[in-house]
Amino acid sequence: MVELSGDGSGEGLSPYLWFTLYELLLLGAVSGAVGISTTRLAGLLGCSQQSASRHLKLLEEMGLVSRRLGAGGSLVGITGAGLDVLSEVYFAMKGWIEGSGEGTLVFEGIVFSGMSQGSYYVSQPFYRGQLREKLGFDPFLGTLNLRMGEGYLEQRRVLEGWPAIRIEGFRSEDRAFGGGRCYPLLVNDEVEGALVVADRTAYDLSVMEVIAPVNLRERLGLEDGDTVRLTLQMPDIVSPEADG
Amino acid sequence: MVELSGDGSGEGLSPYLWFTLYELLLLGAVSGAVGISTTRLAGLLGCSQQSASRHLKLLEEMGLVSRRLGAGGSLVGITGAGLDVLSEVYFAMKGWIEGSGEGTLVFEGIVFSGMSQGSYYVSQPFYRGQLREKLGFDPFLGTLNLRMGEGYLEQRRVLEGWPAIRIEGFRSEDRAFGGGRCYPLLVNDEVEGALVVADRTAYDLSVMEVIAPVNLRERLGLEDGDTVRLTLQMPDIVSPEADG
DNA sequence: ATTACTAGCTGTCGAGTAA
DNA sequence: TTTACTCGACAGCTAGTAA
Repeated sequence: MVELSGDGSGEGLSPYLWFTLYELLLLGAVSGAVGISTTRLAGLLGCSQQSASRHLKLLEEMGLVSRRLGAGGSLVGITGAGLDVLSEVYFAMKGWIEGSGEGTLVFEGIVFSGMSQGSYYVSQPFYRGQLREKLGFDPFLGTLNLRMGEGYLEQRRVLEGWPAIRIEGFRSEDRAFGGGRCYPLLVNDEVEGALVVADRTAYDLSVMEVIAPVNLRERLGLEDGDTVRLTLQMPDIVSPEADG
Repeated sequence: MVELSGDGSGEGLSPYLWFTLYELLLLGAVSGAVGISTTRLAGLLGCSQQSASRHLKLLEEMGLVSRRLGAGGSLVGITGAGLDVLSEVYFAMKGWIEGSGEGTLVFEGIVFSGMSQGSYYVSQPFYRGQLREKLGFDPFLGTLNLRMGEGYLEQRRVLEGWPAIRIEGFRSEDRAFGGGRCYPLLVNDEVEGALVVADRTAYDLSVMEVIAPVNLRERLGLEDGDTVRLTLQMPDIVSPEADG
């Protein structure tokens, strides 16, 4: 069984059926129904006509495809539920495949309006000085808040294993400011910035905060709800033994 | 069998095994080997420990994963060949899933330097005037050439079914200039432009030419080899019968 | 030409168990 | 604790064939 995490919409869908659904996707059965005979589908799947027929029947019963049988073939379209089943696999793979270059991680998140405390912290001179010195840019006074998808936690765990740029905390007259760490990155493959992770953060793990030398919302024309891609490259660790 | 088109690198890989490989991907077995016991893997796959063990063994024999057996679990890593098998499915789905909003198509292509004849054609006053009038912008005198991936032909076929903006040909003193059609689009979700398809093109189908009101290479900081995303939205067809 | 049923075969699964 | 073997059970496959 293909265990689809969470809602169980695809509960009990066998791998065989998933691949038949996948083949229908490649035939373009999402942009409206596509005319396909069981014989041709069987050819594409590398199985018998009978199996293709059975698969379609089962997928229809599960509500993952809709069919209109007619002479000379049937019209097959993937339903919303069917697309969900395929999307789930696609998006789960996304971060890993896109970032599969050596030592690269790719995250995608949705822009949202945070509590706007980012600017308060970034503008603290002690933080700001450290950021400028250690990141090589003077941060724009505000952070871009991203809400991350579900399947990113394993990736996040990999990131935790990477060397980070340490930002020290400090104590003002009134209160204590905690430390944190930064990971330099590229926003939408275009603008340099850094992921900021406070040691003690107000947000949960499903949120990422990004700083950059520019106002990212303006520079990239971002609105709440837009998707943003973060590309992180693991820094080369120059071991002391290694010969240059 | 999961029929993987082309090179046959994953020839004969059964759907069951593909999903086991997929589960390993989600565990992060691409960023170095991951420690996992067959019991835990079985839990994630929803199958027995024996099956998980058998799957790993088979995947290893096929060269799709590498293992280092040890006490208290084994270290499993996906090989390059294994990642290819997963990537193939991922990239095949990409265009369809990303563009699965009603009437949306998404293409991704690689920037390359064309024969630079685009500017010659676009600068022809008769073409240029039509483009300005029908597209609503004055095109930059040059085209962005994209080399498309393998699995995009079905999508391209869907696009052929969409209404296009017709560009008429003409005849100068010296020679004849053929007609073509345009499809408005968004480049990298950011800059408006249009796909230009000549009725008789010098390139094969695996190439797309994009025009825009600005120099796309400059505006988006593109170099040869960069990936560019084209988002096309099917125009609403206002049928004469329909009531507004 | 289609789709899909029945019958029999094959391959996959998982409990038991060994190492 | 691991991994992985044997083997009975059965899900999924294909050939033949009907509609």
